[in-house]
Amino acid sequence: MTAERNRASGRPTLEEVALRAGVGRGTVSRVVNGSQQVSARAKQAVEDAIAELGYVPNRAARTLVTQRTDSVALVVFESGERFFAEPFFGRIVQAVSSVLVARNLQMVLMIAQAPEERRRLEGYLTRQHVDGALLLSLHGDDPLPHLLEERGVATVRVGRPMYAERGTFVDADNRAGARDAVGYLRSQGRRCIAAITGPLDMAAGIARLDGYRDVVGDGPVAFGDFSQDSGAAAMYRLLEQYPEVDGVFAASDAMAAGALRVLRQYGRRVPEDVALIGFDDSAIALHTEPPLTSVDQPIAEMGREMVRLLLAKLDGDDEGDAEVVLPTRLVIRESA
Amino acid sequence: MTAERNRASGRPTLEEVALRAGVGRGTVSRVVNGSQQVSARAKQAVEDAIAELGYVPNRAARTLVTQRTDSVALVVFESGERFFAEPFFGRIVQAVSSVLVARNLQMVLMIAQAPEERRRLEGYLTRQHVDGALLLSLHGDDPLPHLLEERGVATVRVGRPMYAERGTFVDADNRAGARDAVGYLRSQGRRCIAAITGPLDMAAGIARLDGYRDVVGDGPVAFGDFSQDSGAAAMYRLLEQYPEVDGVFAASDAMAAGALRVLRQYGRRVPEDVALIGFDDSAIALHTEPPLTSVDQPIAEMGREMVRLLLAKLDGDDEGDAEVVLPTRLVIRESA
DNA sequence: CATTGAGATGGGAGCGCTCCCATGACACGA
DNA sequence: TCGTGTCATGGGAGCGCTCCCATCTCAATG
Repeated sequence: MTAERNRASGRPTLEEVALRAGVGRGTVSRVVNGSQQVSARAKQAVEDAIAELGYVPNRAARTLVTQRTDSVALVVFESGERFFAEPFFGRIVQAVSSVLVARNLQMVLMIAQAPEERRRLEGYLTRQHVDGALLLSLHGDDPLPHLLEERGVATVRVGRPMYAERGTFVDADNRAGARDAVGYLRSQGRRCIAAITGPLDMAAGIARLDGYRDVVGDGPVAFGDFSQDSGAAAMYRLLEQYPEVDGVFAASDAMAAGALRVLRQYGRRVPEDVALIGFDDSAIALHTEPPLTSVDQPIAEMGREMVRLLLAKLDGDDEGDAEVVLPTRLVIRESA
Repeated sequence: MTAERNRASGRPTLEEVALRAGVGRGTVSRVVNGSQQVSARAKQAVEDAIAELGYVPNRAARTLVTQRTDSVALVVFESGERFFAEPFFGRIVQAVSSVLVARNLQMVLMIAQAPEERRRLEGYLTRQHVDGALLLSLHGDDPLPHLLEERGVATVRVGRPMYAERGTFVDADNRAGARDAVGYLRSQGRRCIAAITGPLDMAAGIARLDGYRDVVGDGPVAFGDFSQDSGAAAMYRLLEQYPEVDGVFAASDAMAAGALRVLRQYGRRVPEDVALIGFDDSAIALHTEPPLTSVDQPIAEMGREMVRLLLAKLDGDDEGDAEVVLPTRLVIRESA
């Protein structure tokens, strides 16, 4: 039965390649998938046929039988607005995406925070659609990673799980980074050093606050949520309560930028009157006036590590719950 | 490791639903796909069975037979850095993605500018992988839309094709928007109004310059590329050449923000000495000091329109080459 | 009561692929 | 010479779905 008539797509199939190469379907499949069990001659013939016909394997057919989708979700638990406003995400996405592309895996980007989006997302994240998921910006004690693992979807997250949960993760050493920054402020002779924190339902927010406390103990603290506006509001509160403040550690560059605006409004010079340090070493840090001293996270490397760990899980090289914590680096500019 | 490939997913199949509902496979398929040719009783039974079993259709199987992937590419011809830096893209992505999600279509985001990424992208964009593509930020006379249409991949772009090419597109009325902005500057009594243009290999860049020229004719112009830095550089050049400038129309908010920085450096007060208007009405416009007067593009609506046009094409409601041009709106704040 | 037609229904065929088993070819040692 | 083991190979089976056609049901008509 030569099924050569009703091919709507016009693309050549495995079968046609086999015919052309004068071998069987199995052999072509073996060549395409890089099996060793093929004679050099057959391999050559198949490769020629593939080149001549311009054959590309049909992904749907392959997925149907292997139950593998060759695609990976990148899930961000933030509003779309926030996702695009915070440089951290952009950099992670780029890093992850470039590794994924190189491995011929498709990246499905999902941004979801609202309850209804969240529900849709949970419905979508099955073996049916993705092999694994990279989880960004998890809040609190989110049960999703657990749920996914139970469903057979491999997960890797950014940030150490907050409670007793387990799970593979990649993180920057936020606590040490914060410690370095605050230590630097102190070494520059600052006496009253305040912190503007990130959200405390996130591991990164807590760790950066811990790092601050490691150095100055119970100093003045105002709470933010990583966003620029929250940084401005926090700075405002700090100035009201602690007018003597002469050093500020903000847990994100965006918040530092917000703080900077408020400081200027209040006539405080940076760094003369108040020294200011941000976190992330993002583009924002370069574009403020003055440019921000900031803690650099190795974001590209974090992205690469995440994918590496995920692929290891997918390949079944089960290392259990792997943890990778990468060092940060203080980048000194003019704001402190 | 157990190699229990078959039925690893554990998910119910069409066949099982049919069994449960006491009907045939065909009937279940009809219900799932919303066919009218089903009796109310059968429909009810099938729906119950689906609910009980938690059945979800297998996408790969469906794709295999229908040759439809139910996924749509959103392609951005910019560097990743630029993509995340410019608010326009974020807003479009959100709009497009929400419509797509509602229609149960998957969005594949592709950011590609480098030649090698470009090549990979061309290889990927086939009927094999996507049903259609939304094209953003096309430069010059890019042949890609043509190529894709030939391959049977439907396309809709943002921005009027630049040369004789045809193609379905959605656009804001950039020229009128620019005209309004510059007209407003003039109506405020500004005498020497300059323009900072976008890239002139893009339709939007040209149209905004045209709108400027409609009002002031052959006034002072400096060229940018929509980015903040290019705006700063352009402003710098303008001040050198035309120190008497008292109004500036920048073709993007990012460039306006850059210009603002330079104006401040040069001791020019905004808006007292120089009135400044941006374009996009993005978040940037709100966060500068003073907030920017800016031209609002109906981005969400553009996103929605793009998807609508694409779906119409996919459904074969061939309207030929549809064009949708949406009005802009001048949002007056403090910078002018 | 027979006939007709419209609509509902079941299920075979087949989408393109991978998995796996039976087969064949060949070399080597007894 | 005949096993015996090794390895390349072909092709059947089947993944879960849609398409389509043959069949069935039943009310309305002559």
